[in-house]
Order: sequence, then structure tokens, then C-alpha cells
Amino acid sequence: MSQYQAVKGTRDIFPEEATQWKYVERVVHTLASLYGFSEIRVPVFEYTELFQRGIGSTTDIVGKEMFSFQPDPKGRSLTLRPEMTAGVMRAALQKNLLSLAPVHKLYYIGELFRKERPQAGRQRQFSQFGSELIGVSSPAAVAEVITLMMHVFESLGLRGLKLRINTLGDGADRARYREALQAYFAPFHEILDDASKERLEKNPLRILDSKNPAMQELVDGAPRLYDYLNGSSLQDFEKVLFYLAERNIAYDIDHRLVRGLDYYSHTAFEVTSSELGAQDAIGGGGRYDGLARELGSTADVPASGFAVGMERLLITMEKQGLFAALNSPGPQVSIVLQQQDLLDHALQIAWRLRKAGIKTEIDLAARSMKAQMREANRIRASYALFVGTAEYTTGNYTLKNLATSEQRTLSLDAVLQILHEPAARELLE
RNA sequence: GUGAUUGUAGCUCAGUUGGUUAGAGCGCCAGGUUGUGGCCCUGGAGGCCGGGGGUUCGAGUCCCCUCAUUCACCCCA
Repeated sequence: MSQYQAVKGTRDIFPEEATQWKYVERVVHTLASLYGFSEIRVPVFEYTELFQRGIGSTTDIVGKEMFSFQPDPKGRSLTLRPEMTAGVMRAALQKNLLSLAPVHKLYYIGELFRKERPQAGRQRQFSQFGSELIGVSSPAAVAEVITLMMHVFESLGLRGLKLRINTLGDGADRARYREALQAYFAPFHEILDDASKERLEKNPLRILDSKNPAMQELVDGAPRLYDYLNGSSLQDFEKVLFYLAERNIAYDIDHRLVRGLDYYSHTAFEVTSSELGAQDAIGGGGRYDGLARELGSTADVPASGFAVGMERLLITMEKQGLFAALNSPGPQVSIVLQQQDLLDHALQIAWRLRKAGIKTEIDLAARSMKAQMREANRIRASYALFVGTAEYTTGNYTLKNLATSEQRTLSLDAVLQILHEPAARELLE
């Protein structure tokens, strides 16, 4: 084992896997554009306060999962972004985007950092793609965002995903509900686990999605937020569901779904994959009308968005065999050297082929012809081009079709022609 | 941060109640084919058995510590 290894919770993506990433990213770019979203790229680190204000200081992300640092002892604390939304909203406000147009539809693909203990489907550096629809607060906007997300999943061929959806109501709804919850749980204070006791104080809603089975019974008897919604909150939610139904997007209403970040209001949703183990959320999002004000905006800037975990998406796709057809093409021609003193000549030929747009491979490791041929075979080259003393003196080269094993000795111009024009390949037959 | 799990060749793993020079398959290199791949045969290289300490005549095997891995909890994508 080498002395150094990748830092805990980080990993390397080698070429084979990188082609999978590129494939997914291309689909994301294409579909986001289809829905009218434009790409935004924001810095990897921000002032720490941005996340404290934006995500909420009671959340675990801010409380214990941020990679923060202080480059200058007198300077402000910085933090590697643990999520995207706060940064994107900050950028939108900073540039005063809404003064240019009332609605902005942005999407991103990028790396995030959270100092958690790694496990299946969870790393300290991970990637998300997502979108933010900024400027309008309506059921249609959330539905738009959910639809794009589901469209990406469908387009990639994913099966068996579950969309769960809930509404958190508006601020007033939640305030009333919060009191009701606290009143309900208070008598059971002794029974609550430590985490839930703390949540009872800070954010009682989050007791609802506790995984502790001991809490489950209690939670089952708890009042439902749904019953505390005012008329317009209710209507809003039903309209979202209407849009989903119209688009044949299947969903389950889950009254216990409470997103972990403080900035959500009204619709919240989450998509889970059964291929993933304990960390089964592949994507999620919702509406966050309050975020902008939290970040200092004097005006309301309503918004909705989703985020999808790239790694979790890739794991699911791998398990469902969705990369099977995704093999990158080998080189058109692989040059095979007879002896090393011809290397310079062979390199010159390789250069000419490449300048002519022909994907060419040549062995630089001074290996035997047999090894070079094996390599050509391994990387699925279409042709082998032999360079030996005979070729060097006559200027005619032997081109071998590796699929049919047929070969022929030709001038370099003829070789170029065959490799360049598929129609001319019959010369070989 | 807590719990459990696993660390033996590049990879996947064997290694019996502690007992000679630690094995296999795949991969890699070479030869069989003195200018030619995929199949086959033969040979070769490659291991401080994660690290440190201890028990013992003797430790890959037992004990302790440590580092790392993986899975789970918390929480999240």
C-alpha cells in the first residue's frame, strides 16, 4: 500500500467511471436547458455566516458537519460549501438578478463538503446537481422543479424510485403546529431519546422523522401538520399534487416528511432509491420563500429547488445495469513497433495520423510486439499499423484489421484514406 | 461523535487446534510462434500477512494499543 491514501470520505474517479459521470452530466445539461434553466457556478467556499444564517444554526449540517477554516487570524471564518442553495441565493441577491427579470431559473452541478462519518452512499466530498427557480412563489414553480428532476431520472432509465411529498405550510401554520407538537410531546419527555429531547426545544418538527423505533409509536399518535394548515396553504399543496398527477408523476404523501434544513416552507419532497441501503435519499428539495430574507434581502424572494446526489444516483444506476451500453470507443489505430530504434519514425507517423483526426495509440513503454498487440486488443483498437524495417525502407505500411485479422501493406496515403473514409475500407477486403 | 466489522501479492480471497522456504485464481512480464492480438501451454516477477508492543522455544494465527476500511446510528443528497 502506498504511503498516502485519499483522505477519509473522499475518493478517486478513474477513467471508466468518469465516462459514467460525463454521461449523467450531459443528460442533466440537456434537460435543464430543455426546461429553460441556465447553469450557474458559485464558489466552493463562502463566509461561514452565510451557511449559519441560510441553513439554520440548529441543523446538524451547521452544528457539526461544516469544514470551516480561518485563513487569516483576524479574518472572517470561511466554510467549504455543505450545500448549494445558500450560495446560489447569495449570488442572485448580490447581483440583484431580480432587477433584470422577475424570474431566474438556474441549475448547477458541483462538489459539496460535509464532515460526517462516511458510509454507503455518503462521503465527505460529494456532488449534487440541482436547480433553483427564483422569483416566483407558486405551486406551478415547485411542480416545475419536481418535474425536471423526475424527467432526469426517467431519462436515465432509473426504475423503482419513490417520490414522497409533504407540505410544511407557511410560517404561521408551522408556529401553531409547533406549539401543538410541543404540547403533545411534553408529557412524554421522560420517554424521549436524547436527540428528540433536544429537538423538542429547538425544532420539534424533526422528531417526526426520527428513525428510532422507540419513538415511532409516539410519533404515530402525534398531531398532523396537515390539520393546522390554513386554507391557502392547503390549496397550494393540492395544486402541486394536481400538477404531478397530470404529468403521470407518482407520489406518496408522507406527513412525517420534514426536511432537515430550516429554510423550507410549503412543499417539501424527497426521492428514495431502494438500491441504496441506509442513506436512501437520492434527491430532495422544496420551497424556501424565507431564505432570501434570512440572508438580508429587504424584499421577498420566493424560490423552489431540488438537489440530487450524484454519487447516490450513480450507485443506483450501476446496480440497475444502466451503464452496460456505455463503453468508450477504442482508438481507430494502434501502432505496433518492430524494434525500438524505429520509435522516432513511428512517433512521426502517429503525429500525422492524429493531425488527420485519426485516434491513434502508440506504445511508449518499449514492450515486445506481442505485448503491443495484446494491448491493442485490450483497448479495443480497430486496426494495428505495423512499423518495421521493411516499412521504414519501402514507405509502405502493414495495416491489420483486428476484428477480421485481415491485413494489407499500403502506402501511408492509402492508410490515411482507409482510416479516414469508412467507404474506402473495402480496400482491405 | 458512538457502535460493530474487516485489514495476507496490483485485484478477489484461502491459510486447519500457534509449528519448516505464506498459497490460489485473475492481472502483469517472458517464452512456446527469430515481424502479429484475442484461446491454450510453460515459466517468471511481485508479500516487513496495515503499524507498534506483548505472550511463547516459535505468531499471518493469541492478547493489548494504534491507524485505516466497511456498514450502521445521528443526520442528510
